[in-house]
Amino acid sequence: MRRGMTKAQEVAYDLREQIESGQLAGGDALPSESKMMSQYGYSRETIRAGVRLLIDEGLVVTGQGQGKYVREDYPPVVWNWTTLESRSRHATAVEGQTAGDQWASAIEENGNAPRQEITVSIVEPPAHVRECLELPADGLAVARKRIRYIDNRPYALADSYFPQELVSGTPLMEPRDVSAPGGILASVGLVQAKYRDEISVRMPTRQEAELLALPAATPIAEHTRTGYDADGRPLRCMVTILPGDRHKILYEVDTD
Amino acid sequence: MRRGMTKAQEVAYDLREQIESGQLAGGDALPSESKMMSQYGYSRETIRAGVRLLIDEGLVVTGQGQGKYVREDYPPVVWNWTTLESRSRHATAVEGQTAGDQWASAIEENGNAPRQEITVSIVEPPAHVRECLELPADGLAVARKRIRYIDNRPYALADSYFPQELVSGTPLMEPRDVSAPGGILASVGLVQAKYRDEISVRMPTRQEAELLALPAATPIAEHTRTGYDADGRPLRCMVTILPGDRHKILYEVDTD
DNA sequence: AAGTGGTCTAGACCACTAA
DNA sequence: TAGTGGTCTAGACCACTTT
Repeated sequence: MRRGMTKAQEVAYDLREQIESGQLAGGDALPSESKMMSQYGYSRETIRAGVRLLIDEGLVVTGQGQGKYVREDYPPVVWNWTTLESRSRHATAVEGQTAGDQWASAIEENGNAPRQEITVSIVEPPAHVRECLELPADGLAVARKRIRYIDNRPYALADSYFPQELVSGTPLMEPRDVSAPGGILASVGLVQAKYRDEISVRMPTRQEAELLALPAATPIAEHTRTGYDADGRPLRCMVTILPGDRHKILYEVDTD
Repeated sequence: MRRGMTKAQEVAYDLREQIESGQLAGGDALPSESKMMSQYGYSRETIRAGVRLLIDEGLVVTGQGQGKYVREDYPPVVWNWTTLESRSRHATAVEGQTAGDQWASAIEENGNAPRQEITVSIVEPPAHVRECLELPADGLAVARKRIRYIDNRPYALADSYFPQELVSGTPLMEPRDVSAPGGILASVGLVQAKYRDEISVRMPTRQEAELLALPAATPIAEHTRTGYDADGRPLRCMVTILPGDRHKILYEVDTD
């Protein structure tokens, strides 16, 4: 046994080496537990503890039915938050079809099939959103909650919140994609002059993991964009949950 | 036993409820394993498996010496990437003391004690950095690797890479803080006209976890900023590893 | 039917820390 | 010294999938 390592750590160390060296490539099956038990002469739970270390590092996923596999991620979707806001201002209108919103059309341009499940409701927003929108303690918000799929795989949760008085009675209250030149806010006569993005990184909640079908040890970025009008009044707050294994966030900025 | 739950999940469910309801607050100790064994009548490994589910969710940390505790995070350091680049242009010079770099002075303004360990070396950069700097396959880079501490707790890893020919023989090659109006690039006569930020989210490598003293289930953001001159030539690539439990990333953008 | 992993038990020994 | 958790074992039973 290696110096200063438990037996489980030794198993993890050996497997990690094989993975990092490419000897075990992404998608390959790990040796079975019984194989490793006889190879090392360790008990089953010890072998399992070793493999669990790699699962917690995100290097190994456990196939539903049987077998454990070296984790293999699809190339991440690049999410350009800089151009997302401005792209629609320059876009030519799409004729003869429902173009969907900015996200959906960006995905379509890439040759993939976007889909969103949208539910609209009037809610007491979560504390963080309430702060962003500068709502009073009893202020209500219109929430548009979406689950975004690409090629029928879940990719992100995107919940938009609007101060109720700004949007009641507008198309924003309908649970459908909203496509409009200038973006969803422009469609109800609001102009966004500034935005503020906040990104934090954490493990998903149980619910988020379930909705997004996340493998073990998949962290998420919580991206909150608050949009303001020219007077600095908050118009919208969008909270997006981006799984780390399928997203890359991009900003492009010209230094003035 | 609850329907559709294993015993371990039941234990996790109960504890999670107590944590989310505030009945168990941040920093509180969980009941001991033996207490829960007699409370539930389950074996020790089963109880431990239940608690492990919460550890993997990032809700529970296992105290160094003994005891398990509800996770309690310090308020995150807000990292404003928009102003970090421009702040130094407007900053008044600090007289009579070594001001450190932009990061250090931002932390000091907040009343905390920054510290960095810097090592400078000439390296073959990692593939991702090579791409960002548009270096040929055998191109070398000057690497400034820093470990950043606040009040003697590690906060981030920040590795900057410069194309070798741009900086050889400049103060950038010395392993010291570089403080200059206009930023570190200006100090060697380079002007950054544009930058491009890439953020991805993942679990830390073993090494990162060790350098940053990360608790279990602490994901990180890998932030890569590439700076370009007015002709679009890459000047610098900075890779920052930001632990999710102590950072929040901020961007503030005026829609043009 | 054979092989996989998932769950669970009842022990054991150890290192550490607090009283 | 008593109590904590960390590691490890040798079983067992189960659900699932592949052949």
